[in-house]
Amino acid sequence: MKDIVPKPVSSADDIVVRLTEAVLEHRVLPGMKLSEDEVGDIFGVSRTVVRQALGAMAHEGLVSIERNRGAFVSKPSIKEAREVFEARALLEPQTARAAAERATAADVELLDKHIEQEHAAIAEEKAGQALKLSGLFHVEVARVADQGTIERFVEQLVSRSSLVIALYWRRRTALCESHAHHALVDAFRRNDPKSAEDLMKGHLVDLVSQLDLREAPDGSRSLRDALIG
Amino acid sequence: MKDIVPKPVSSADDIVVRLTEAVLEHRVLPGMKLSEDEVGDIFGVSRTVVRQALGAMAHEGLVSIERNRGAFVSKPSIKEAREVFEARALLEPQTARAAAERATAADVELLDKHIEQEHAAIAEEKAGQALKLSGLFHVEVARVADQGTIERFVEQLVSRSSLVIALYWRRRTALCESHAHHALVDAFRRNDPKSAEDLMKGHLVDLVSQLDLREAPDGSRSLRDALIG
DNA sequence: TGGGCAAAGATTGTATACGATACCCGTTTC
DNA sequence: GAAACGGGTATCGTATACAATCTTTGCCCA
Repeated sequence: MKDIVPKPVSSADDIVVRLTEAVLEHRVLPGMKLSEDEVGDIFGVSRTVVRQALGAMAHEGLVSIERNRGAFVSKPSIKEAREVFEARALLEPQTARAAAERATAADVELLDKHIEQEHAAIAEEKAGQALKLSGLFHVEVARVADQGTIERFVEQLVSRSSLVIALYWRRRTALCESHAHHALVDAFRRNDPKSAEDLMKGHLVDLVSQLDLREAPDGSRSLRDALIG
Repeated sequence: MKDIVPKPVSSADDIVVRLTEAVLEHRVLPGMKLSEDEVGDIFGVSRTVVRQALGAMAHEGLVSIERNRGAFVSKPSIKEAREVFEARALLEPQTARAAAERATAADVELLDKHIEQEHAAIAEEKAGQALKLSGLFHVEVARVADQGTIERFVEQLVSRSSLVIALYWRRRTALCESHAHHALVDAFRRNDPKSAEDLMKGHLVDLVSQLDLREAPDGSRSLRDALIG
């Protein structure tokens, strides 16, 4: 098991990871065009591999590919935004329950460190990174629950949630205070499944309540999109 | 086996659909190699588009791509098999409930027709097609619930369930009797959410109970796989 | 006789080339 | 003057070519 490193150039997965990070940190925003040539130049690879990466991200719902027009960072509609959080509401509370049942001391310690990082990011005013870490916390919960399939679903939903937040977040100032995450980890520490489930359910409700998913007065939004887009 | 169909063009999505159908109908079985050249010859396209298709199916979990070795139809482990049905247990009952709340007469009629097709396939001894339709029914339920995001998840889970069934089904003779589906549609017809949720939950439990997900005596299975594979 | 090694063959990974389509913008016409 | 038309440019879709890696098979040696 050698060849640990000297990857001369980035591979498709590498590009997916780096582009996804950029989206999660709101460094690239919904609607932005991802030109194949441009991305290829940036990462030093040919369009072939860029296409693979963009195709993969399209399957994750992070980018939309329009035939003969190119790839764009997805702009979830209000309906899609609701669907994302409804799916999360189905998956995550039960997953948190399972995580609370299985969580070991090592798991809890890792989650504690994760929350620490979140705090650090907030303290450093790195809003983007804080947001990314905040989402990743939910993925970590699924990992603790030892549910790989659900973990990938949550990963996808969290990523798309980041897009939703970019589009529909109410107040830019208030960051997702990680108090809820702390309470969840405490439930894990006590191996308290019921609390974990309830806490996660409430946390998700809180998240949605901070979004503005009211239907725009029909045409207002679509007109604006058309003019801006 | 040369170009059966002189299809002038065939896009990646087309290949995905046709390959996925083949998997769902158990015409291609887990572990089968999907050579890029071979698939390309069959569908009359170059490897470029075949690669896109295989990549997409890899994201769905239907094929596994091993670097420099190629693409194979996935062979879900027992753990993965359990995870798939645990995910379904989280998503589908609530989705059936939502479907029962929203189902219109047109929806019910469509589902009735779908079940009719299932019966026809069974009557014609087309086991593969029956299995495919049986899985598709669950996707239709998500569609009725008007939950696009969950629908895609269910689609993925149903596809992977087909792989699981191919590997771990107990008795080859007994097909998933669509009685359960009929009862579900009846609940939809009555707009009875509670029943729909319970019926779906029970249906999924029944499905799992017909699988043999007992851990093989560690090595027995892997050895057999090695010998057969 | 069995195991290790090496060269040949096959298959995948990536890059590049060419054709097709959409967009931009200047011109024309009503 | 505004809208419609058409050519030029840029970008995407697909095919092909070449390089890298793995697998196989035959040979050699212990």
